[in-house]
Amino acid sequence: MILGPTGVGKTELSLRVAERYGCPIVNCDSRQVFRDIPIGTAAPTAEEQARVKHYFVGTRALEEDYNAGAYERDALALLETLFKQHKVVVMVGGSMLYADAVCHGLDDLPSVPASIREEVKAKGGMANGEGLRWLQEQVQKLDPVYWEEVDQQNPARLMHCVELSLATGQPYSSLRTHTRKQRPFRIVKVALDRPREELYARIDERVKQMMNEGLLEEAKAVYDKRHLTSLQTVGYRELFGYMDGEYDLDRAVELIQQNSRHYAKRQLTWFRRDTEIHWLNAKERYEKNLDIIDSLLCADGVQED
RNA sequence: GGUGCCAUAGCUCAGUUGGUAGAGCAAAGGACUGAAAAUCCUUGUGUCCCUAGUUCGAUUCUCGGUGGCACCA
Repeated sequence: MILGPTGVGKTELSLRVAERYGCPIVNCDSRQVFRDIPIGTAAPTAEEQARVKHYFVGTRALEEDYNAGAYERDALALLETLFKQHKVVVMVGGSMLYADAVCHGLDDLPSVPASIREEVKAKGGMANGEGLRWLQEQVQKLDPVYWEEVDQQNPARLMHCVELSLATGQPYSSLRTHTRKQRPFRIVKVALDRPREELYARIDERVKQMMNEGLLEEAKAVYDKRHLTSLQTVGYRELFGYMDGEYDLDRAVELIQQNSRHYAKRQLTWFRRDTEIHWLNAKERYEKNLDIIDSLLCADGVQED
């Protein structure tokens, strides 16, 4: 599994690793799975996909309600098939929760009926802090245990708890098992990093490139769908704001760069906490990092069969 | 050349009726089991442009300088 913040250089490393082992690449990016937004999500290009067989790139319609749970199921099913033919499979991406879903699994939660989802969204989304207050009251009432441990200011967290508690009739916290699922394969995690300044400079540069490649046109083409979850994505939201006349194009580009940097920072915070990760220097020669990965794969625990 | 206004945190600015200062943004750190490229939390000392003066004490008042802006010639 190759992890790392956006813009570090995961794609090229993943291609080289896959070429070395003659294996396919499974994408672990919550936005590259969607069709119609390849530029803004920096999805592997046609040339890159010609070098190595990729899975989960551009396979879902923007309208699909895709999430980490669905990804866990899809990825496990795919990996089961792939491991019949390959000893090693490369997974790359920066979506932290998706990666964790594959490595440790999420709890099996029921799906929430649309009626409940809409009601919670409507009441929880009320303006002037009213929505937040309602959510806080609901969680205190429906799941006092969770209330003590949640981030009480975070509407997204509270909303999820309320939805599930209402849907199941049980407190959300009682549905959580706090156990890690076992996987029928060994996982080796590496993450790429490079000096912060350099990372940010690369991000800024990549955003400019995306604009040159036609990001604005891509965003215009999906403008009508801007309220979909799949388009709550850096690069598109900012351009939608520009199209709505909130600011000019230069400002939109600045915002995309800034929000990409924020995103990279959040990714690093998450990855730093993961003690299973072996950190690689993105400035190193590919050969060196490939050798490190090779030794990690061959380390004790690999069965020659 | 003259007159007026401005000069405070990386940026935009607020403020101190004279007791060395604070917001937003940026930045940094963190949380996070189905929206996760999402969502949320924490963190604000800087020659208050420079020199001299008044004063117990000046970033705050006064003189001069420098830079910027505006208007007049």
